[in-house]
Amino acid sequence: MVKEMTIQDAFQSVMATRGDVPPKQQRVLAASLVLFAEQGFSNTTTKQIAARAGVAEGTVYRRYKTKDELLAAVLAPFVSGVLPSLIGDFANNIVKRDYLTRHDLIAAVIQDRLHFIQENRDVLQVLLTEFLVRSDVREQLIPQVMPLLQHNLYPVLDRLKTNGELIDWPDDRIAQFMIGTMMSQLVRGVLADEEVESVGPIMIAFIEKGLAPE
Amino acid sequence: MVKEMTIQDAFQSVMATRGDVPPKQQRVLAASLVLFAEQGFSNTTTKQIAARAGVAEGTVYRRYKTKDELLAAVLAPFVSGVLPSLIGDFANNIVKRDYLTRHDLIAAVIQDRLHFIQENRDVLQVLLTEFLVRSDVREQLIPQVMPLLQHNLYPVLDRLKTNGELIDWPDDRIAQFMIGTMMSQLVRGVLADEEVESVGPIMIAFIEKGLAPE
Amino acid sequence: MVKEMTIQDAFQSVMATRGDVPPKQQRVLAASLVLFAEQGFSNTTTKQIAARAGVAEGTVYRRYKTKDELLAAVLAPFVSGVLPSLIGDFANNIVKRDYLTRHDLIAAVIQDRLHFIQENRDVLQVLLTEFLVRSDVREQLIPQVMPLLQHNLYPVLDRLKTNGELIDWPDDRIAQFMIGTMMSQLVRGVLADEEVESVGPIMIAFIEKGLAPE
Amino acid sequence: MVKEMTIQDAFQSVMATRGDVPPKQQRVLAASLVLFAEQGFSNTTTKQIAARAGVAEGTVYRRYKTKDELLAAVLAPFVSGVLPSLIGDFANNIVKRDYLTRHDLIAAVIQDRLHFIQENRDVLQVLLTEFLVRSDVREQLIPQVMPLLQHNLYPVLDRLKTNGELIDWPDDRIAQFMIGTMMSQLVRGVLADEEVESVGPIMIAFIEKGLAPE
DNA sequence: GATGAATGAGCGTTCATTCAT
DNA sequence: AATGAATGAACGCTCATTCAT
Repeated sequence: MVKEMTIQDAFQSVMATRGDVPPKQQRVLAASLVLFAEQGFSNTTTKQIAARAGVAEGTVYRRYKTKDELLAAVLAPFVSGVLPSLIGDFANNIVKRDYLTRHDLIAAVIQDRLHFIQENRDVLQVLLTEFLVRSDVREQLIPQVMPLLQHNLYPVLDRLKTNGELIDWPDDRIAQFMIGTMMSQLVRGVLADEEVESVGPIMIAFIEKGLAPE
Repeated sequence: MVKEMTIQDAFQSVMATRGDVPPKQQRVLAASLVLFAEQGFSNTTTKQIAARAGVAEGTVYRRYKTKDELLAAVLAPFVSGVLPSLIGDFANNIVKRDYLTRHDLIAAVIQDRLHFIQENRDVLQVLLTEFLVRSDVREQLIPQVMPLLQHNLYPVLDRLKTNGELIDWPDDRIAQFMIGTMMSQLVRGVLADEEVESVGPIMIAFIEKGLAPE
Repeated sequence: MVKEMTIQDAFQSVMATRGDVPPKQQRVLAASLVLFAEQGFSNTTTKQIAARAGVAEGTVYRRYKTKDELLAAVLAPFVSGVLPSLIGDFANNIVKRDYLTRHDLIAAVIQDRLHFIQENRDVLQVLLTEFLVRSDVREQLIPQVMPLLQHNLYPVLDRLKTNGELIDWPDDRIAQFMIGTMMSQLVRGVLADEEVESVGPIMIAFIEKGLAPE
Repeated sequence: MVKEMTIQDAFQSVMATRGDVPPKQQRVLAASLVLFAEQGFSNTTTKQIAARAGVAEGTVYRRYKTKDELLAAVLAPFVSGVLPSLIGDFANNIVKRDYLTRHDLIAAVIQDRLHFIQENRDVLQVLLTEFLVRSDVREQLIPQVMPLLQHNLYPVLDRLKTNGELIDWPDDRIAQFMIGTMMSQLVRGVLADEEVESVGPIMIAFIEKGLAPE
């Protein structure tokens, strides 16, 4: 059970990477994120963003030269900051354990990531939506995430398979089921907010059993 | 974008005027679907639709008074036609069986639905994307789909639970996991086309085991 | 004295090249030309053009995708149509004469061109102004005009120099003085309209004497 | 662009506050001049000016309240300082001579002015361009320059005409040809830099012969 | 005095929608 | 029914100008 969890830490360090973004620009980013999540990127106008952030429209463009850049600025810290540090952290804590059960893995993955999903529903929703619709987002995301999975998750899966702890399916399929099940929680969150605590154990049980060897 | 006419209104009028869709309008619908799936609804212009359909821009508006109505017309037959008949069919075939195993259920659901997903990837992708982004689509979809599940799927689940064939989780959670797992295949399809045949057995096994009683 | 003058003819043929430009687009072009001449390209808004042309702002963009393209559309027929056919015509009529005096040349050049300047003051003023300020206009104009001069005017000058009819200065310098003197009439026209008839003889005399051999 | 404050007003206030221009403002003026000449007034942003001058954007506005005033400040010293003193000088030196030949006049005018053109190409180019495009610049320039010509140049021309040294054309026409010929050198300079030394004698010869009596 | 972040009017441009043909 | 030129509201974005520091 990885309790040295670092979502907050990761986020902090990402924010630090951003340099000292002045407060108005922070408000622009925050407003963009909320509106993109609520209405989608294309349906959000820069006027709305400015109004929500309480700044003039020109201010939106001080740091970000285009609306597309604003989308990138909203997603980038997650894609290239939070996500990697999260997965890297996870790998460091999990991979090293000598005796790793399926339950250990699933629980670690799901538990952490559910909190992550809950706390970052907005970004993730924007990410999912634009991923489905914008090839540039796909091309930004895939080369970031795929290697992470391949280097951090797949070796662990392979070890578990060798140990008879995990069913012998292709790694990408196992990842698909894990991610898909968590994604379902994201979509469900669009309908109604839900405390993540109640879902965790059930979801862990579902995936753990689903991936047990025959 | 969303003006006075909500998608619901549009939906009504679409439903009212179906049946005798002339070929040019069919081409408009087909072009809209493809483009909406490729680029999203908001990023698609009526000019693109007209060009792809091989008609004049004005022709797009002969039957569908607004672009929103076009979206409704693309989704409507699916949401209120294909989906219900599918679930109804399923219910008729499954519910009546005296002895129903978990495998029977899952296999029936998944197998059919996977072909369904493959053949309707475009609509489903549009549906998923706009569902995440447009509240009017959500408000159109939910009251259509929820009762279907409640009346057709949930009783079956309850029967299986009673028979000890299924784990005793809330129906909506079980539905969430089933739908989520299938949805993962939809998202995966955005990355690369994949023959559905290869996934079916694995996915059935995953869900079947995941939902087995303790 | 080249009286088979073809300014009108040239313009007609250029207009024909334009295909059948619909009347509203003609009005847009005309309005653009007048406003560009009056206020300069940068100081003219598309709103002004639309208002002057009596069309909606969107109509300005039906044929010309950008304001820059509008400038090109206003200048292009002159630069690549009227000008060449004018110079070509001139060359055909002048070069062939066995015995050509300096006066014949200058009179032919100036007389025709003064009418040309008067009738096309707007375009020429735009051309001069933007030539001074926009490198893209320069790069469009120079490769069009320089070869014309080199192939049509310079040989004639050389023949006259050989015959002792013309002072032995470099061709480009002679062209500079001729063009500069005519240009002065263009600039003068900005201050006050003036009938060209009165200037012609004086200007011809000035240039003719100025270019006489020692 | 041109709001309530016309260039005239600006001009007045510029004139009133001259004398003690601090170095940063000098740099702003210099940067403005270069950029206006390179790209034209309208195509130059205050940001570019600030960057080129190495100052903050706000500093540009410390002394000059508007961009129009900056244009006025760039042109003012030239129009009301350099130009008059130049013509005045010339008049003082030329007019007093008892025996003045056409050559003396032309040579004096052209020789001096060619160096002047070369050294002030930037201002002159801005002046010419904006003269063609901005009526307020025209209205500023004309009442400054016309009297200068009328009081200093025209009497000399008249005296030469009386002496049979100069052709009997209207003074303004003679001035037009002289200025036009020099202007041609300015336009030529836009295409390629050229040492003025080589042009001088030829240009003097051209004008001198062109203006000789019959 | 100098700075540069902030402003917002207004620009060029797009595009859903209309309508004369 | 079908066309596509025309419309104009509204978009993303620019930039002259202001002002708190």
